[in-house]
Amino acid sequence: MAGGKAARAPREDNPTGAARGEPPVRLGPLADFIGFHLRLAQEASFRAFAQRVGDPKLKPSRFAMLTLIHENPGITQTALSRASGRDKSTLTAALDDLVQRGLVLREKDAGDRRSYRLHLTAKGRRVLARLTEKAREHDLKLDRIVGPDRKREFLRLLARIATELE
Amino acid sequence: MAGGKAARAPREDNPTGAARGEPPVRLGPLADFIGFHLRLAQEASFRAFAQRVGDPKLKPSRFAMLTLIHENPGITQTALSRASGRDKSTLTAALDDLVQRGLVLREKDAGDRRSYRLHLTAKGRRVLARLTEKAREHDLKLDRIVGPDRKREFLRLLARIATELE
DNA sequence: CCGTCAATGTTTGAGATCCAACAGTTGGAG
DNA sequence: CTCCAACTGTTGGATCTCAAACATTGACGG
Repeated sequence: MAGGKAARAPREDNPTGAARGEPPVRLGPLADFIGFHLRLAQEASFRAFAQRVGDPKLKPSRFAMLTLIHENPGITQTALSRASGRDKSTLTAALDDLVQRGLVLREKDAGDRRSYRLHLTAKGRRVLARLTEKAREHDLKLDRIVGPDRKREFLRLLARIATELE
Repeated sequence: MAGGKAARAPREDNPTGAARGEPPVRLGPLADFIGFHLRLAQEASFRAFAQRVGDPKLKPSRFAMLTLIHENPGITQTALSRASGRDKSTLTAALDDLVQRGLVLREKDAGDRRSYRLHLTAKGRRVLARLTEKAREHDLKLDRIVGPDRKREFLRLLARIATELE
């Protein structure tokens, strides 16, 4: 078949395959389902962020964790779990890694010996600053797509979906 | 599950912890990042869908696969991979499962013996019909949150994010 | 024809994620 | 005070996902 576009990006989000010399794929009801597009958009965003940052160990999830710890010094793992939307058991391994790399401090709470209190180290703050810079660039790109005037509305809708969907 | 703790919902997406009797969590820059909210919204949608369907083997990903096969009979795994946004190696296992359960037929392409042609079985069509019904109910809930007048615009933005973010 | 390069689907390895079960800790009801 | 239910973080099992390496097959130039 038309062998034209050989050297292409390793990853394409082109569901219909249109403008690729291939017969377009029909989405059917999927085309109107918010959930389907939500997933594609989220994954595209995830990939773009990861690619911009470079370090394969610092994915959006880690960035969110570092930010939340920075903004809420002494937060417990359970609270961090709720805020970041990850199960607490997922955080155990992720925090092990962040502590191991010297970005996060896990200290026993003297008052409640069940919980840990989380803090950033100096190095953690430096890494976070760099990540935040990258994240800002990344989000700027998203802003351009959404349009600065529509951004607030867009964010509000996403937040409502996350909150009211149970 | 019904007999145990009757108080709290099993899953809460309440990042700030506000109105829960807990000190609210500060999101910092995260509050304005589209990617963060995209992820929370997507995961809430995913969970709500899975819960509505019941069958733990029929997640949104499977639903998308069945729909795409139904809408494009004879589609190859690679094309399905692109359309559904999953790696082809991910589809191998998923299709093994769907074939095993008698929902999908994988037949060798006589013309190109590298590829398979995918079709739904009668049972596959029945299951898909049921799933589509559930998905419609689910999406109706999303529609109510987004607002019917804003839906088109919202879908367009999500699609553009998925397409233009590389 | 034949050799090379591209495409298809599979296998393998790594990582993220969830849930259920668990042990240690806390706090409140008797 | 004692006991039990709730909470904290961890462990183990399962699933989903991607990327890279692979064998098979196809397409095409020489």
